[in-house]
Amino acid sequence: MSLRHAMLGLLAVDPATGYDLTRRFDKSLSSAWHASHSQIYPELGRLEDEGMVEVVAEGARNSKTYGLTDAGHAELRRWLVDVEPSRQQRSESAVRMFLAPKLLAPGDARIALERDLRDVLKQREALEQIAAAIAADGGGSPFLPAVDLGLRVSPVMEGWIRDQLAALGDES
Amino acid sequence: MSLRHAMLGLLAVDPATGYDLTRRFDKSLSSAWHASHSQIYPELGRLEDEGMVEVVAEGARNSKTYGLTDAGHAELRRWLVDVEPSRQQRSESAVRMFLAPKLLAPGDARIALERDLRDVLKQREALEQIAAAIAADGGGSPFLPAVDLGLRVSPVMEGWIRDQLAALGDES
DNA sequence: TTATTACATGTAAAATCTTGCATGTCAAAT
DNA sequence: ATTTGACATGCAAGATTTTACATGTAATAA
Repeated sequence: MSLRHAMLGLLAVDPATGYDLTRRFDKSLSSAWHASHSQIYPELGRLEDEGMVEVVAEGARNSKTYGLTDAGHAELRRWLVDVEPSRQQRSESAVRMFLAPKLLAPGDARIALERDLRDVLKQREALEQIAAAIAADGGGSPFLPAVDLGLRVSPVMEGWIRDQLAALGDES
Repeated sequence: MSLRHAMLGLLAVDPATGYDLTRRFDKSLSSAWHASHSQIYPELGRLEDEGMVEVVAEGARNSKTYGLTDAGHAELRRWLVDVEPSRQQRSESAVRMFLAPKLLAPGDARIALERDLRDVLKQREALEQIAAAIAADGGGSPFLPAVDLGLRVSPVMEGWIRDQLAALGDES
C-alpha cells in the first residue's frame, strides 16, 4: 500500500489539499509514483477515518487542507523503518525500450528509440525547470533530492538509448 | 495494458511456458515490470483465445510452451510503434528513498538509507551474475541491454544514496 | 525410500488503479 | 458581461494486481 504512505509522506512535508497532492505526485514524485485525484480523494477520506490525517484548514472553493496526526506520523515512521521494502517496479517505457531494439526491424526500432530519446530529454528539461524554481526559491525544497536523482539518471538513459541506436546502425 | 505486451515481447524473443515467463519477469525484466504467475496464466489464456499466442509444444508436468502467432507479432509491433507511450512509473523503493532523509530523525534515516544502499549493491551483484552468465553463453542474449542499463543506473543510485548519507552526517 | 526442491498450472476474493462522468468555485482576461 | 483556465472535489464502472488457496509432477539428495 504505497499510495497511502506516499501521501502521508507528502503531507508530512507540508499540509496539502487533495488537489495539491495530485500535483505533487505529478511534479515532484513523478519518477517514483503516480496517482490521480480519483485515487487520492477516497484515500484521504480513509486516512481521516483511521485518524492518520486531519483537516487543518478550510479555504476557498470548498478546499480542505489536510495534515498528519500523531498516528499518521507514527505510521509513516513505522513503514519507513520497520517494513521490509518491496523492490517491485513498473515502467512501461522501460519495457518498450528493452523490447524495441530486439523485436523491431531496424527502421521501426529507430523510430521507437528516437521517440524515447526525445521523451528523456523532454523530461530532463522539466526536471531542470523544477530545479531552477527550487533554486530561485532559496533551495529549501524537500523535493530537491528527488529531482536531483532524476537529473543524474537522465544522462545515463540518454547514453543507453544512443548506444542502442548506434548498435542499430551497425546492423543496417 | 503493458502486461500483455511485455508477455508478447518475451514470447517473441523465445517461446516459453507460463512458468518460464514468471521467472523472466523476475530476472530479466525486474527493473521494468513485475508480474506473478497468477496474472500470467489467465492472460496467456486470453491471448490464446484472441489468437495472439498458440501452444507450440507440450512437455513434462503438463507444461505448455507458447509462441506468438502472426497476429501476436502484429499486435506487438503496433504497440511498440504506433501507441503513444505512457510515462508513468511506480517504484516503492524510490518513494522510500525520497521520504526517508526528509522525514526521519538522522538515526532512523541512516538505518533506512543504509538498507537501501545494501539493496542497490545486492541488486547490482545479481545483475553482474546475469551478465556473466550471458557472456559465458556467447553474449547472444536479447536481455543483455536491459541488464546493461541496470548496471549503468546502479552506480548513480549508489552515489545518490551516499550523498544523502553524507548530508545526514552534516546535520547530526 | 523419502524428503526436499524446482517445475508447473490454476482459481477466487480482495485490494488497487484507471477512465469517464459530474459538479462547482474563483480569478483574470476579453 | 462572459469566457477561459486553474482550482477543487467527488462517484461509479471496469480493468488490473495482489494475496491466498489449491493441486500435482519430476529430479535430486539424504
